[in-house]
Amino acid sequence: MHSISEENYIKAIYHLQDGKALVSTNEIAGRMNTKASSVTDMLKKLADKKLAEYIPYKGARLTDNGVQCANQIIRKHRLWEVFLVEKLDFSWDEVHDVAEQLEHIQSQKLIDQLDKHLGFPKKDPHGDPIPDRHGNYEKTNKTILSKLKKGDKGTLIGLIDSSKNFLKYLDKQHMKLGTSIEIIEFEEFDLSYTIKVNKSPLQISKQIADNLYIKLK
Amino acid sequence: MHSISEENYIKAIYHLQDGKALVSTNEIAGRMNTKASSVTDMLKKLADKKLAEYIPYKGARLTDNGVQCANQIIRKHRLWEVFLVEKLDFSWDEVHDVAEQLEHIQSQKLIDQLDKHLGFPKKDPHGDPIPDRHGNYEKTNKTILSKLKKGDKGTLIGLIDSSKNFLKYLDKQHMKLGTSIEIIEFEEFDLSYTIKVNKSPLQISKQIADNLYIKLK
DNA sequence: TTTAATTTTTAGGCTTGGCTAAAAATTATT
DNA sequence: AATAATTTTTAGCCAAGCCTAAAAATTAAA
Repeated sequence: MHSISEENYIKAIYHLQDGKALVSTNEIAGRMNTKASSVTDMLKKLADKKLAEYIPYKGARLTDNGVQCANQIIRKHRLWEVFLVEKLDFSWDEVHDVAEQLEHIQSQKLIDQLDKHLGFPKKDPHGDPIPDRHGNYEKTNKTILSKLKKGDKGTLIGLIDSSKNFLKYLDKQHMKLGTSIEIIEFEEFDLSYTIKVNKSPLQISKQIADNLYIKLK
Repeated sequence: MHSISEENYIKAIYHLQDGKALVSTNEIAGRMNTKASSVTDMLKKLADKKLAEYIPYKGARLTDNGVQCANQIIRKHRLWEVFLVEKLDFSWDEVHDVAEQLEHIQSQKLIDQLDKHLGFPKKDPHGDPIPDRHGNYEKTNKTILSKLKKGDKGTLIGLIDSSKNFLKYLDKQHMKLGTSIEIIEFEEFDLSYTIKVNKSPLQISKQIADNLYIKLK
């Protein structure tokens, strides 16, 4: 199997990849809080293991094998998040660090049984899809709130940023997955929105609007 | 916190200690499948951290601090075992290796909530006591089966050896924790027993009899 | 297009936790 | 008590992953 460190690099490359042809050394270093030289070392190792293609000075991308591997790690991470929230009463801003540890536990039976125990959930507590044991997951139609126009109505179904502070902000505003939202006003000047949440109006900055996924009604 | 390796050494010393004043380097190496020289290195480190007292050429013992630490690791190990059996339908011979990984996850909230989720169990699936969050656990009156005499009756409440093969043997003989047992015959020659299990007689060797804890009726 | 700035790699080191082989200490045997 | 056997420690080495600093390559700017 792969070391914890290898798994973390695979996950980082996967998340940074998103359409891009190649992910740069620096991008990976930034996301992982390591130095570029450490990344170079690891990229060579992942390339040796056929988990990534690595073009010196250009960057890296995961092979099909690497993507498959990333999906399994993400599957584990998200299933554990569901477990923590559903069974152990964690709040959605507390799950990430623990899931980050649990995702590296090696046992196929463990993860399959956990999936079953949780009722084969399709989404994690932040609205992100959970890959099945073959690495497949449901893609949902979703729009970033900041793409919506006055009068649009929808439901909050996901987040881009899932940082603790952002999640706590949402809790404070009584916003959670499934909350209904309507665009009341858009302010050209600072790109802020006034939206209706739980029947009351709320001002949100562009920064907030850029991080909310809405499913249109 | 302590590294996984440190935790594994602490656990090994704890299990080997059992009354003895000092545990030898070789004993630890044997239990951990490492070399004596590696053990020496780690004993120095644990002594530096005040987790063990180490007397060169003599052996080591855990400090109160080290014992407390061992209890917390064991607590985690045994709670995870209960989880795997009760919630994820693992059999008692499948839990050890996975619990061995899970016991190193660091999160106080995780383990306290898991404990609650499981209903604060007092025993793991092999009948071993689970320390509470302060490191205290119930000591039960128990007798090794090979100390019993003809006519004695009791209940199987624990095992000394919890190896996969032994557990599978017990499954085959339909013996599990809580099973009623009666001594029917003792054979001086090979020290074997005939016992009544689930109303039918069963021959067990000294080796088996030495590994079963019975609570007398 | 030549220089400057940035990015990436290389070279060399460090720590953790292993190892082997030799030396030292302890224990057992004669 | 002296020697032999065993146990333990020391010394030196290795791999994984990380680091810094310097060199090389790439990209941007003048």
